[in-house]
Amino acid sequence: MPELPEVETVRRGLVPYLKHQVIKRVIIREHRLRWPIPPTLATILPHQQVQEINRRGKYLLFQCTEGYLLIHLGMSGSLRVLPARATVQKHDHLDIVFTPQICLRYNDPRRFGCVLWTTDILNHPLLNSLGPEPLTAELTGKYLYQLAQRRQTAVKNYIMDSHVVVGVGNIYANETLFLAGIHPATIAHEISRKRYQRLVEKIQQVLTVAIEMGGTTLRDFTNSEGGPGNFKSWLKVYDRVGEPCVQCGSTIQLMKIGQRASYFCPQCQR
DNA sequence: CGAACGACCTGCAGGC
DNA sequence: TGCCTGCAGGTCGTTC
Repeated sequence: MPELPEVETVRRGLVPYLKHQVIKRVIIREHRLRWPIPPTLATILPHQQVQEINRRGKYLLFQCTEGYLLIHLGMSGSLRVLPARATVQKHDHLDIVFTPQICLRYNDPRRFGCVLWTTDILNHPLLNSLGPEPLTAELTGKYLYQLAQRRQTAVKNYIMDSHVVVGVGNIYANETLFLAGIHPATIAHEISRKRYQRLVEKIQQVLTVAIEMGGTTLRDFTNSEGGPGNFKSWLKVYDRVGEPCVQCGSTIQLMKIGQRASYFCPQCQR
């Protein structure tokens, strides 16, 4: 479900409700996520205050009094703030209750997400080898170009690798390559530094606009208040196979790259 | 080291 | 209506 704009939309939605709130209790209904929810969460978390809610790539980091709650939404996860007594739905795996009116509820049909606890955020194995944040000065054309010199894989796989740059998932990889005029199957090391510079500009532009519009709702993404994102109508190629290219009128093509659906304009992307 | 691929799950759309 | 297949926003672990 969520790429960086969707996770950031969720984060921004949660902050006004949860920042500075104290956790009262934790209800684990289903611990079998990608990794098991640690059963100790139920005893560790109560009485701790949520001090900050940050994001690293697609991970949400809840900075608490004594450590960090680390949440990834996987493909189908969602977080909502509800009254604690709200009816429990299918796949509501976890509640973090703050007050009778404020309960953070984690729902994840496919259970590809995770909810973990750590006191050492800097050395956590899921975080310490991630690439730079795309919306910071750390991501540059020079960086992508230099790192690509040893990469034989398709550029689309390359930019979707979270150890290269975080937050660029399948939707936004397709979109940014279209805007940069780069064919998604191009071998990463065959792309010039100048074109990587243009790609970085498009990555930053697309992610920024998508965040402003509250993310992309294709089927089931909802923000923390249960509403959809508004970025779908902005998509130029994703999920538009057979439709005319908005730039040149050619027919949008679909091919599999690295097992993932890849949409592109054969005329505009070379 | 890098690349390819299977694995983890449920839900849904489409074909018959 | 029901069954079957394939596909879906992620990414880790294994193997070569």
